Amino acid sequence: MTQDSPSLAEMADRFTHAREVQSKALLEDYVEMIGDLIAELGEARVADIAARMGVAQPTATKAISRLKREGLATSRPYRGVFLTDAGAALADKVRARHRTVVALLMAVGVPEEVAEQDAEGIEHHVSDRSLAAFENFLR
Amino acid sequence: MTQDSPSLAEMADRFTHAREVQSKALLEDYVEMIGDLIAELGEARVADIAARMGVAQPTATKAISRLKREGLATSRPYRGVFLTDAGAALADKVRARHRTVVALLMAVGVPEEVAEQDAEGIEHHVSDRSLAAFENFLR
DNA sequence: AATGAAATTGAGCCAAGGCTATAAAACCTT
DNA sequence: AAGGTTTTATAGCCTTGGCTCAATTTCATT
Repeated sequence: MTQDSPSLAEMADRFTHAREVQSKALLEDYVEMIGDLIAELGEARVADIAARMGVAQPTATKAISRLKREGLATSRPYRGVFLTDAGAALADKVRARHRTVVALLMAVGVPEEVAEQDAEGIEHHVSDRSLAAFENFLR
Repeated sequence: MTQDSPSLAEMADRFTHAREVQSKALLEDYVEMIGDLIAELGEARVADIAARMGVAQPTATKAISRLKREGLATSRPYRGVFLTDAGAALADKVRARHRTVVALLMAVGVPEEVAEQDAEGIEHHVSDRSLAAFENFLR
């Protein structure tokens, strides 16, 4: 048989957890993208960040100030955006997880295009334990 | 080799798409839960919905009015909440997808507890095409 | 060096999704 | 049938994450 049906508190916790994950997802995306831009172009400009995220420039500016508040990035007015050590570490982790999720999806038969698309949303909800299982499965 | 690197527009579209999916996720969760409650208890009361979602009761009320606005549910004041045909169909689809996602995670080695937890967030981002691939893989 | 273009920021708006506190309706139970 | 308890609803507030429009700063070009 499978398992006891979850208690009320357990059900609620699952949703609460999913909501918490969601609130971090956007920060993760921005940090990863800023890392990419610095690697590719040597700097991360607000305009480039906004274009790649598919949002208006002021939206990107606002997100960047959240990153700064969280200690993930720094920036000086009218200059580029930079990652703190914490930000760079997060970017690496997010990038690696993204690759693993795409690889797993493809390994179970999802076409690359679709895998990339779905991974963008899925990755944030993949816990460390699931990620470890994915890596093991891929080996 | 893998593929061309995605164009700027394609990258932006992925994020835009993930945002759209996210905006529907909460509605999906509520609809599924209301369906569960009706199946289990014969009715879906606001208090039960709130408790299971892990949310204050006025928050659930507000979400339900969104469901009504979207044509997924109906309710009369101080009475229970009911699903429209569209709502019931969505609930079925969401429930089936949830089960498939959990099954896939377990099939690649994720422990059941973790699979249930992660699936709660992941499921909303699994497209029809990925879902079909999952079902195929599980067979 | 001045000026026009481009990039960035700031102000102010909106909807979603949380919350608490309070009012109102429905329900039991005597 | 009255009164107290429970359930729902309403009001009002907060944060996040979008947007537009306008002001500012920087950059590039003449």
